Amino acid sequence: MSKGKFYITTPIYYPSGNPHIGHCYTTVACDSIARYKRMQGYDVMFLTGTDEHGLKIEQKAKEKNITPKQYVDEIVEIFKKLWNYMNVEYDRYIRTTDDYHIESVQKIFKALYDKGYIYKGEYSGKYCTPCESFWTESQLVNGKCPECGRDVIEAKEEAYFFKMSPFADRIEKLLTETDYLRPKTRATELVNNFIKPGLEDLCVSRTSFKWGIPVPFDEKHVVYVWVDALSNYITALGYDNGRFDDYNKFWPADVHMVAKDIMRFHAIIWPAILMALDLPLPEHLAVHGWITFNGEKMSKSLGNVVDPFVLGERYGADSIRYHILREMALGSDSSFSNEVLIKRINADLANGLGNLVSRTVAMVEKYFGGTLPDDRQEGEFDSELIACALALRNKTDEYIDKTQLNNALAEIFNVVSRANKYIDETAPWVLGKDETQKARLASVLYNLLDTIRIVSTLLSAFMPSTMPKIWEQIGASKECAAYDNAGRFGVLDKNVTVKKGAALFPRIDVQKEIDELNAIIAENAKKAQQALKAEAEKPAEKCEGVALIGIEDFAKAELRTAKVTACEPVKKSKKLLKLTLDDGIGERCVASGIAQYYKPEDLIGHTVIIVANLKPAKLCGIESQGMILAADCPDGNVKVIFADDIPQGSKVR
RNA sequence: CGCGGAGUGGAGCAGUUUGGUAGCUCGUCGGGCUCAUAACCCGAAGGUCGUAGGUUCAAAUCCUGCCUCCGCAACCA
Repeated sequence: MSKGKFYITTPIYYPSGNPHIGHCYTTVACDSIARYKRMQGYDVMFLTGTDEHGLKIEQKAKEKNITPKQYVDEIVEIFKKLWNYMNVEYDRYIRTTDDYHIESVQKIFKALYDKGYIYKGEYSGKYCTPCESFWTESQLVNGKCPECGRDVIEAKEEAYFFKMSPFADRIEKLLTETDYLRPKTRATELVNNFIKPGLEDLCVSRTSFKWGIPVPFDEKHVVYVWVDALSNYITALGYDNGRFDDYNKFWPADVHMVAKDIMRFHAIIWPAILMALDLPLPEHLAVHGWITFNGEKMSKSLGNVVDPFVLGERYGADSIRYHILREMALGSDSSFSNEVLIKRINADLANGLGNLVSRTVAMVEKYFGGTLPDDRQEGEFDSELIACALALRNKTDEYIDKTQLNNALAEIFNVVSRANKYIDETAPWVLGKDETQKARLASVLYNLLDTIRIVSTLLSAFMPSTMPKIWEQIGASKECAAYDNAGRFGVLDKNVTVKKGAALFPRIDVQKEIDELNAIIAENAKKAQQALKAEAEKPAEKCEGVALIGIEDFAKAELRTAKVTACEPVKKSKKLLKLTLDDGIGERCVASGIAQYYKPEDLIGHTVIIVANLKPAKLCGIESQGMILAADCPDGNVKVIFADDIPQGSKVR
């Protein structure tokens, strides 16, 4: 009976906050594919989980005064609750804090070390002492720590590195010559950005935080995210641990599905680790875009994060699943808005499918008292409808195998439309008035019921809770609604009995719902603003306690006023403005990351305060000699401090 | 010149590989129908396919230049 195995994974999510609709996107898609494959008779393993280590979790827990484990335990519960709510049927849930995973990761790390792919080196970067964190140049905000806003220093720490370069050629081939990456259009981008310039060795351990898996032969270090998180795909199958025993059965994975932001890790780093371990590579990496909200990126600070629980409560989990899956095209972003969501539910689910079931069942009851008679008479239009329904399963199969769920759904709903049209063509209400046409009428209604059977069977992978309701209404037994029967016509009993039920997808009042949802969003945005404000006030207190400086430290900074004589945007950058300043002594150039807040003409002629003795730095090819003072406002705005009535060159202290 | 992608009726998208009738969903307007959740079906209007040139009997499609937007490099599903 089994057609073989099928292994599909979501990423393991980082539980630094509650799950939102974006998490649903990946998970629901994987769930639908997993369900479809199970229905087809594959032995399916569907894995999801959470990536629970790292600095950020450690810090969040500290803020709440609980242990990191307590912190993630709470959030993991919410994730699981959401998957349950969305009818996500995963086979296994991995937490990187699980014992068996930790055991495996330590063995993997050791194995890579023994093979010579991991070596001890030095990691250097910008370090914020109070936060005990390293930051990359790009993470810095105005050259300062993005967490607390304090200065960072050039620092080094001992770290283990993973050699990437031996795998560059194989990875390039994997990306450009195989069907691994979907969509493939991104392969060029990856190759040009990362492989051609030379793959840099990857830092795979940290000493700057403790919340992680200890490096087995060097307890000072914890394993950094790459080896820890990515290897979940094999440790969850029991690779190098005794907890599970199906690695040989399921590996390599058939599909890893990820959002575009973590594509690089799965397209380059993960294959490299597998190559180093001499393991087979996964078949496909399906990359999807983000859900944007009204065209904007969803963001907690904007308060436009869509809470899946709220939507599910209003419209039902299946409707949300449908909308997400129908909109999702591999690779590109899909815009989410309340309006599009509601219109889609109305058009496809209420008007299309729901109404088709409703009118068909109603007619069987009205004209035959709920049970179809024996006599049949074929007629015009039948063959076209039947051909259409019969062709559907193969089309859907193909799209599922290409991980193009949106197209699969489009095909299915074409058949729904075709069936609605068939009702118009055959006009059963006319047949119903003519006693001599009873046999014809029975054929028409039967064809409709059996078409609905095929459609709902295939849809049951996507909308698992509603389809059984349809089967109940059209009198389809569980056996009738099996996948094998979706490729046949005439499966329902000849004398099938239907049973009208409640509307499957009640039609939604568009205006009313949008108004209500907008009210919720506005409320959230307000809360987000307040939270942001509170957040902005916090570090100020912290600084008092932690990092008092003496007057002599302050005196090291030479602040002076300077007049902006010229200003222009920096071509290659979105953020930078190049200012030419007269500081009373001479002219200097300063680059400042305020392009999003100020236009050049807003600054020319004004006097600003500069840190005059700041070490010059090169930004986007410009030598910046100093920096200008600006305030980060709680509302996220940035305001330059003007000192227009002070003569240029004045010292500030 | 850091790398890549995209510009197609009002909105969102397909079509470009392999040149040959511009297509889909939603919206708008008109008609039909009355089985159905004011749902369904049919029809119409609406496009110089970003722009300027080139190749060709023929260009949304191939080539070149330019304009605009977006992404990556460089946080977050």
